[in-house]
Amino acid sequence: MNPDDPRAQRTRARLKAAVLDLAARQELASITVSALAKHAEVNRATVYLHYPDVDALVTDAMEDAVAAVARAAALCPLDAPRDRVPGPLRELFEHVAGAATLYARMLGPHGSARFAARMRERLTAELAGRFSGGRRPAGWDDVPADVHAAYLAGALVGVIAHWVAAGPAGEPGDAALAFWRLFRTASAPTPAG
Amino acid sequence: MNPDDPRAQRTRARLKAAVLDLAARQELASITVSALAKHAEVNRATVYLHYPDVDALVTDAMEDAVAAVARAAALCPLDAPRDRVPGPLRELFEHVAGAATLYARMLGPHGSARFAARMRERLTAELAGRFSGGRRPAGWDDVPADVHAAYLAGALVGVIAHWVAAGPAGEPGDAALAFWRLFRTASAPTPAG
DNA sequence: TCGATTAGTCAACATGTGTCGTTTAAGCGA
DNA sequence: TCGCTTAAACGACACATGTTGACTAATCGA
Repeated sequence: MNPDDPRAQRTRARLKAAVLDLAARQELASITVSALAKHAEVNRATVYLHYPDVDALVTDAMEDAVAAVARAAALCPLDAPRDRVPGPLRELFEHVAGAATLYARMLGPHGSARFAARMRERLTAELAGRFSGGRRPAGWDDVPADVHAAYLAGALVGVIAHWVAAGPAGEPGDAALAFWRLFRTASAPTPAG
Repeated sequence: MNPDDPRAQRTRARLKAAVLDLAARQELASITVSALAKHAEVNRATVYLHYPDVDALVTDAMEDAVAAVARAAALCPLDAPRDRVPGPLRELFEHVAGAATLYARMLGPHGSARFAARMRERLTAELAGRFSGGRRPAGWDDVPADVHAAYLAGALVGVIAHWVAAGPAGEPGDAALAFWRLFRTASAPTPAG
């Protein structure tokens, strides 16, 4: 299969549009390949020429969203003051709010492990790159950069999942601020013991 | 269905043992209800009397593990010094190392969204309880307790997923120490700008 | 422009899924 | 102990899955 063939590109575009359309209305697990093919006006066998299953398709369809989240993480000035949310982080939460239902479905209990793993993976890679290439805010040099990246990627996914699972309740700016404060808060020094 | 009926208890125990046995050897997605029923020496229709799908079954089978992780989080002294890993946290990573393959499968791209969500949910609830009931280390009072809990739950799941995906490479104690340092590190105060 | 290539269609297949009605037998209460 | 309740077995059903081989038609290269 040549992915550059215009016929293949058209088909993939139709499949992605169809699966996002269906995912906006129903649970992921209830999206059958048959219904998907019908909705995309594509033969059922053709779906398997491009994706092994619905999970892979929906994850690919969300790739733009994942890239947007990763880019926001890449653009955040890590040393911005604690009470001033960086623009990219705010935009990230606004983006999530704009597709809250979709994110809730993807990250919820009936969601896609593939999507969640992809999201964490992209974020981890992005942050690990920043941490090893550039430099981290002081105080973390004794922790491997990739573990630090995985920690933050998980934290961000965790907060997003928690936030969209509840509605999302509250303004995107508030959620972004809470996340930023957690990232930027100085723990109270503790006497060694 | 009476869950206390000894016949039902026996059947569920056999199903859980069977699914864990299969999950140790093959990818989750390739575990069919038919093969599972055969391996558990139970009729296929009987599976559906207890669980809607394999995902729900495997998540239930992992409930003890989830409880162990949540308990460890509940027992960690949050003010322990930065370079001294609390015992429960160290035991948590040792527990994960002991079932690394299983955790890797459950939290990986072909894993169970249900399990990951359950793990985060239990951890979030546990931590939120501590944060609202007791008190957090100073400096986080302006962040909602549940968001803080979701942040840490996600971070822990992220680090575990990253760690087991790679082998796990290194000693459990090292991973626990890295996580603890990330949780306990004081960010360098930044001049407001 | 024309021929070769190949994405997509279509029908068919073995297998798995989820559900149902019936039968068997284990467990429970009186 | 005996009879009622019900978990589990069993066979059957319509439907979804993943794959195959033959055919059609869009695309590409010369």
